Amino acid sequence: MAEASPPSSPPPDHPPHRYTAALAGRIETGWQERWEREGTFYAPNPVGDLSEGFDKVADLPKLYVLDMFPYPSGAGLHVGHPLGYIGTDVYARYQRMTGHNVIHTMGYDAFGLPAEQYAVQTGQHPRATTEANIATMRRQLRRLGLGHDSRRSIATMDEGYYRWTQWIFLQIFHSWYDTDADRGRPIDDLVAELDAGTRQPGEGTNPTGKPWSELTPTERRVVVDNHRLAYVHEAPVNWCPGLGTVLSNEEVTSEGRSERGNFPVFRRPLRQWMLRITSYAERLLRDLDGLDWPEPIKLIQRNWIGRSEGANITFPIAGDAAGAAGPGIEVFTTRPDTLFGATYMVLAPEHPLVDRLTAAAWPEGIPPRWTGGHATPAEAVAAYRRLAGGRSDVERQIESRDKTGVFVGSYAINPATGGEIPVFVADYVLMGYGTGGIMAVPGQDDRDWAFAEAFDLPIVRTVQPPADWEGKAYVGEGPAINSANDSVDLNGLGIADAKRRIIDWLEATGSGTGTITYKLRDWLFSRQRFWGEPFPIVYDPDDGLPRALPESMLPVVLPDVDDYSPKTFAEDDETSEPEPPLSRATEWVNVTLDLGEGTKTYRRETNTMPNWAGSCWYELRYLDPHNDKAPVDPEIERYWMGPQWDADCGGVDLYVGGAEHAVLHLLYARFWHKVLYDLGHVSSYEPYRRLYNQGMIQAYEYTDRRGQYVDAHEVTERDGAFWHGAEQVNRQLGRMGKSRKNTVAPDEMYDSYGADTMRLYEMFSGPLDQSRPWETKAVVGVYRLLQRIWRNVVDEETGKTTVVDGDIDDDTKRVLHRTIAAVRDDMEKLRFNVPVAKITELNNHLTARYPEGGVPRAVAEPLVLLLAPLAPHVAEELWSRLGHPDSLATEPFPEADPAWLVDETVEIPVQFNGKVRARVRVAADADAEAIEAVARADGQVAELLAQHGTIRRVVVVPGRLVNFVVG
RNA sequence: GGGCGAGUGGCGGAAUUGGCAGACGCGCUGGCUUCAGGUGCCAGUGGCCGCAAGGUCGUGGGGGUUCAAGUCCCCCCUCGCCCACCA
Repeated sequence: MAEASPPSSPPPDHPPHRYTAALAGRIETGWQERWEREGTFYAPNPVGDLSEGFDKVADLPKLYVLDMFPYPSGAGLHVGHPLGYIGTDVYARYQRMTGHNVIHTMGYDAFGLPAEQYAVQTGQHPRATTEANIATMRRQLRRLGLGHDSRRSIATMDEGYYRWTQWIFLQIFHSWYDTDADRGRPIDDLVAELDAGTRQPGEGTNPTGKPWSELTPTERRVVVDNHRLAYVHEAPVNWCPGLGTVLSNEEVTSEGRSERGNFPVFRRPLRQWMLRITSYAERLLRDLDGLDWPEPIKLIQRNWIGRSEGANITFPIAGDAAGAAGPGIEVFTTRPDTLFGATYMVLAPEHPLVDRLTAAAWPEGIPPRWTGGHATPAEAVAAYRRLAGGRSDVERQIESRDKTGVFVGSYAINPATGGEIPVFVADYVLMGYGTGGIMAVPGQDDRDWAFAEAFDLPIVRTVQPPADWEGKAYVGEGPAINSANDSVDLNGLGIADAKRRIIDWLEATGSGTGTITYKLRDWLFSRQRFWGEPFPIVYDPDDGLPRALPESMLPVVLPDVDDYSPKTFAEDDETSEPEPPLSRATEWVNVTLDLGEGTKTYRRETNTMPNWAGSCWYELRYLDPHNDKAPVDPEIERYWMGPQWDADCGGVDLYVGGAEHAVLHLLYARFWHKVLYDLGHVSSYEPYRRLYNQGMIQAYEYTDRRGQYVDAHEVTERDGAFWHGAEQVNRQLGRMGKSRKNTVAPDEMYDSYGADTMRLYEMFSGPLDQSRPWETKAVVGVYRLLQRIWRNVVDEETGKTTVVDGDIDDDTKRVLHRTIAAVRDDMEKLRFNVPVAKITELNNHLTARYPEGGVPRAVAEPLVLLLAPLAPHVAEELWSRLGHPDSLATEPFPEADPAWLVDETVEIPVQFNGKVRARVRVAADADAEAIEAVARADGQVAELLAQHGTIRRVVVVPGRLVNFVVG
């Protein structure tokens, strides 16, 4: 019996030094270790613990490159996640090679609901699972070869980090907004001015109405608390019983459900922490102009802030109710010029004046429609409020065309006409905007028109509509009509002039003032969750008012608890009350302290901060991550983020992330930064000078007949159809995700091709700001490119370089310098797909020009350097094999010699009537006359000219083309 | 309903900003290498007519400006995102 041949792997059928995935893997891990060992990407600070080596870069311009940091999810990364990180790494590496001191690192947005929900299910501490997730992501990202300064990494859940998040909260708490100075100031300044009598309490901040000097200490505390930029407020909030927490407006969808979990959300009054972002509305809006951000994102923020100019106008109340309603009904309008056409008023159902204006009985002779069929106004109003309150936002949207409401039984007086106009309650007016009440001008407003038609209300046009305009409101431009009384006449004026004149009149007569209103609301800042930053706040047992803990007591560390969940309720249980998990940690909650008012047992705030808190300032902490005296040393902040030129807002030089953060994170972070600026902690007044939105990597997802997802890895393509086993399946493009069974892990790419290939593929597949589908089968294209570049530099048999010394021909020089110019240009513009193509062309040229190898060093070395930002590991390896002992990370990027960017002669098309009919070769710098002469001298052209006869015109664009207009 | 953005080969995408449409890559076809598959290498590849040279059509559709339009202007269609009774 013959001996069985031993199982053996077949001999490698490729040369020993071919650039394979295995070799790429060895090169990549080797260089990653070396970069880490040598601190290649350590960016020196001007001062402090990270300042070593600063003298070597002190003369270089600085550059701060920042990524939106990830939430460390348990699912790990898929190939779609790092698109932006690769882009910023390419850019940062390129800028380092063009002589910048580049800071670039990565942190983790570690607090958040998924870790908490996982903790609720498994009982594992969210810190443990989050740490494990961070470790996984670090490993996956490290394998990509990102040139980060690892010393600067932070996680928002680190005590050394959130200590400063709490510190910043205290800064906000200890501040108020001085509208005269138009900036935030320390609260102590306010107290001093109130004590000195140089300032009176702001409107609505002093419930007693007594002078400051006569207030008790507790009353004074209330007044001061009412000025703070962080304040506790009982107000209607978005209560989500299904999640057991309240949500900010931004976290509620237009369907009135939670963005996370899609549970119903109810408006109900609760005491919650609020941040006074509305004080900064004007500056948040104005400063957008100076930012280098995508216009659509700026527009979204502008719309979100929602500035409207107009007037607040007070309508006195007529008759019996006059005294009850104080000065009257104050409304906001953007069209004060239409005041003469205000024929009725509408209050939101929640408006506080509704009760006081609800008459005892219906006035005589009103249309039956106004009463809603009820015997008294009180009944009608109560019934309508029940109806309006019970309608979800979805229902309100669906029914938005049909205007509903009831008359409250009282009349107001139009200050311009002196006429009595009825007051209605209707839910098409929202309590949350303006004053919660409107003057209705059906002639100039579609909604008011619809309501007026439904309720038989008079319609007075105050702007002349076009000739055939009938049966609808006119909102366009036109001369004012029907708009005059004894003391003011708007007739004939355009809208803008009419507005100006009526506002002057309103202010002169004391009926109103020109005002500006914003859609932006104050930021609801507390959550009933465990896994977030605790507030550095306790409540006084005597007055129940909040007290800030002193800085020395920071951080306030999360206690250990048995149960991480907030109490949740049936998702439609509106009457439930929030019960945060921290409230059950009684030993932590009750704390005995001396805060300067004697030793007392205080009760801690049991809410935690929302997830956005940690991401509001992380760009500052990267700069000085170990500082235990301040969130960031001011000198270090000034170096990396300070203004660079006149009127520069400062901030990071490039911030890359997804467009989904257009309002939430990007608005909150700007707000915090401005507070820190006002208080003198930072020199920049915007955090992110330049913003860039990377696109998404999409993926094909496959569904079977029942609509179930099938594993994309198991789908095959035959004859233009897609098959999962024997079943034909449907293909569509969507986002990559575990639940869609279409994720591709970066590890698969590392194993099959290496990290450089993956980086190159992601950069090559399209412009960074564009979404594009992932196609694993297309990855091989850039893999081949790296193999071919490798082969042009290294002998696949020996592993030694084949590059030779000596000069290169002019043709190669021109290709090289053109490539350099193009690559530089596109790198600056963050367009990385074209550089890959240009490098391919250069390499293809070398392959054709030197088929037997022996590429001259004078072109091989620039080629390697051009490749370095995109595929850094293989570039480092080639650089090293070319005889350079040091990393190329700070090697000067090749520069294009303008002399080689122009050809001596160029071939240009000769067109007849715009169609190319011939080509001629002319000197590159030939003028129009010379080119035309050359063209006419060309045999083929001469023949065509003879055929066509008359030449009507000759257009010559030097260096481009000749166009004969004939016939 | 309003606002913003985008439509280029079978696919991802280029096009010096008004000047030769389709760079570069995937895929596909053919060839070389190989026992074979794969890898690697070479060549071809927008549609239509043609053996070819060449011709002709062609950047979502229609119209316009221009010597010249993927690019500028007007109308329409489709898709994506944002906002949505904001006074």
